[in-house]
Amino acid sequence: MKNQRQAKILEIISTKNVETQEQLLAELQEAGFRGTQATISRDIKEMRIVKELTNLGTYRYAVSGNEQTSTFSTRLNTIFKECVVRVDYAQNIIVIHTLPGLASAAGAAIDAMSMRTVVGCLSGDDTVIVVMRDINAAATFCGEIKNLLN
Amino acid sequence: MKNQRQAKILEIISTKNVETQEQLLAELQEAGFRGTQATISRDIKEMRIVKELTNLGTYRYAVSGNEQTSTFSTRLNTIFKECVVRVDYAQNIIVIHTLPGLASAAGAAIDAMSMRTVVGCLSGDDTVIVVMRDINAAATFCGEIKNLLN
DNA sequence: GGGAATACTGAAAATTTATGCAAAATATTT
DNA sequence: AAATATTTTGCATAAATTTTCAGTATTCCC
Repeated sequence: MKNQRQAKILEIISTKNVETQEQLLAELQEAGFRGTQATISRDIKEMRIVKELTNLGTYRYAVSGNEQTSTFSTRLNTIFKECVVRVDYAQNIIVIHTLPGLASAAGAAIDAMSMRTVVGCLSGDDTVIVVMRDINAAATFCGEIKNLLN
Repeated sequence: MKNQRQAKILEIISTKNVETQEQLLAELQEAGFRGTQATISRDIKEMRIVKELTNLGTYRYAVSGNEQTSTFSTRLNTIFKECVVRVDYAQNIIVIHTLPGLASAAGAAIDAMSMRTVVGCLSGDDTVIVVMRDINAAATFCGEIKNLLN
């Protein structure tokens, strides 16, 4: 439950501008999770999410961009594992299948890894398309992901 | 005064583990500055400093490592304000009119904001089309842009 | 210099976030 | 399965942060 919730949190904050924990809570409840602000505060701490200032002068929660803290933290790692169902690749494209609704979470986790070989990724509902720099990189990364999963 | 204080803040948080604004205030006063916690809150916001989790499980203030918070994008932000002429939206599409030839600049600035609710944007000569995730996001972001322009 | 606009600040209120503690849920061991 | 340990959570509240409002200082422009 906790992992799913945190995966959802990842998805929410990477697709919406969330200014407060109460707001995040509301979104979570909308998605069918239950919980309280206290739990979210703990999740945020555990996931190393930070509250940053946008260029519009508003605050928003975001995955930490600091090298020190974003080295694909074990937590993101766990979440990633939880929601990925299957991985494969062709040419320089990796396709990741996830549990329904959690593709964005997986995508956010991949972004947070900030791999140099990843050109970018696009998340749908249960599928993430990852564009790699070349075929080699795709093979390698796909292997690493599979490795991670078992 | 403000600049000096903020410079000192930078120095302090990069040499000590500061967990709260009160603590930072104490350090500042030690260094001969005067002020209140409210002022520090404003400084922190302005400087885009974030509160992150250390590996020890404690919190600490740190300079943001996120790309969209760099001074470069702050500059883009300024440019953005200067080249936008008019903003409006319909459904989930925002249309931004700019001074002739400056649409790409505005588009780049929007990209640099990396707003979660922005799916993508396309710039012509004096017009930018911004595709938002949904109607609500369009209304909100459009309002925020107008707000920014004053 | 004088007046208007702008930026800065403190005090207090309002909001937001973190946490101690006990209970509930989950996992582990026997 | 029962007993025990561990993790997770809610509640209440403490702690921390943001913001409003009002006042002061500063800058700008004539």
